[in-house]
Amino acid sequence: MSKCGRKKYIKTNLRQMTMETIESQQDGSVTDSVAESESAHMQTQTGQNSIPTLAQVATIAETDESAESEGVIDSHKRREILSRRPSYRKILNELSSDVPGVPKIEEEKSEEEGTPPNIATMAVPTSIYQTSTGQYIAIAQGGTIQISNPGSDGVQGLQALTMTNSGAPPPGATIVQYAAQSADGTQQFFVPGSQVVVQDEETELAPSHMAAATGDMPTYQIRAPTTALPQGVVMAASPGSLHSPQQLAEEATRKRELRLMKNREAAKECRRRKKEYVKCLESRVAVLEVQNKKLIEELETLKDICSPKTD
DNA sequence: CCTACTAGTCGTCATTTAGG
DNA sequence: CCTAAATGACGACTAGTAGG
Repeated sequence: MSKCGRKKYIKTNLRQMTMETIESQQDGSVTDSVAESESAHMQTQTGQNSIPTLAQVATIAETDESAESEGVIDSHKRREILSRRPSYRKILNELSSDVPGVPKIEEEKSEEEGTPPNIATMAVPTSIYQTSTGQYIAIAQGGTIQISNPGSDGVQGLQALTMTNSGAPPPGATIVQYAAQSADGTQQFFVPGSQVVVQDEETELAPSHMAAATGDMPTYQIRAPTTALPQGVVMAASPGSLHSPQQLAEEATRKRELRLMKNREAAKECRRRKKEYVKCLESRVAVLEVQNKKLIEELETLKDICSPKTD
């Protein structure tokens, strides 16, 4: 197994181990499982002496009982071994419903559900950008893009635009065509009026430390569109209007680009949730450790009180 | 300075899950 | 049942670090 593969394998174990720990905690065996979780976590983080999961233990016992047999298992077999758990969000939310004090991973739709569609009150934008022409672009959660003209005071009077990938647009909504990446590697949004909103390369391509220095805020410009449409964007091309194999190929490419972009974003979001989940588990371990320590001390105190002195 | 190693991040593919 | 979203797994890449 490659180094990389081994690392990922260990990471996968972490989740299974923590879940087993939680399940055993919920059975009532708090003391040992917390300690095991702690040690398992520490060992996992250092990347040494990783503890196999129950399923893996069974498989290892079947194949060859040595620890080195872990390296023999190929990736395909591992996929069969590793049974899928429910999503992090689901696990955490179930946890939080059982245990007070465990924060829930918030659903992305929480704000949208609160406000009916086509309502006068605007969604709270998560990011506001000012273009070189003085226009304001607000990107709200849920993919809504809002553009205000200069002169309109601040975010007031923003025109809500609906991105084409965020479900069926409400009646009368303005459609914004957007592309994941143009040929020069920038993000582009096509807005009415033959203009293109382009994410700056400086922020797009800047290393993470530079992005952090600028507050992690990407900048956008409104430009006139380049001569040709960027790769992966077909403006208002319905499937029925495609004739030539080349058009079909372009359509397939566009769909693929879109799918990859969505999956890319989904992967980012998933990793973010996973981090949150792990943090939550770690804080829970800390709390339970303190609790456990207190209980042990209390037990010792009670023992001292109850047991008569023999001398 | 170079090299090897580790840890972290990202994009992609394959698969599972959830919802219509 | 179908499709989009979620997620596990993997490889590639980079940054930091220790040792020679």
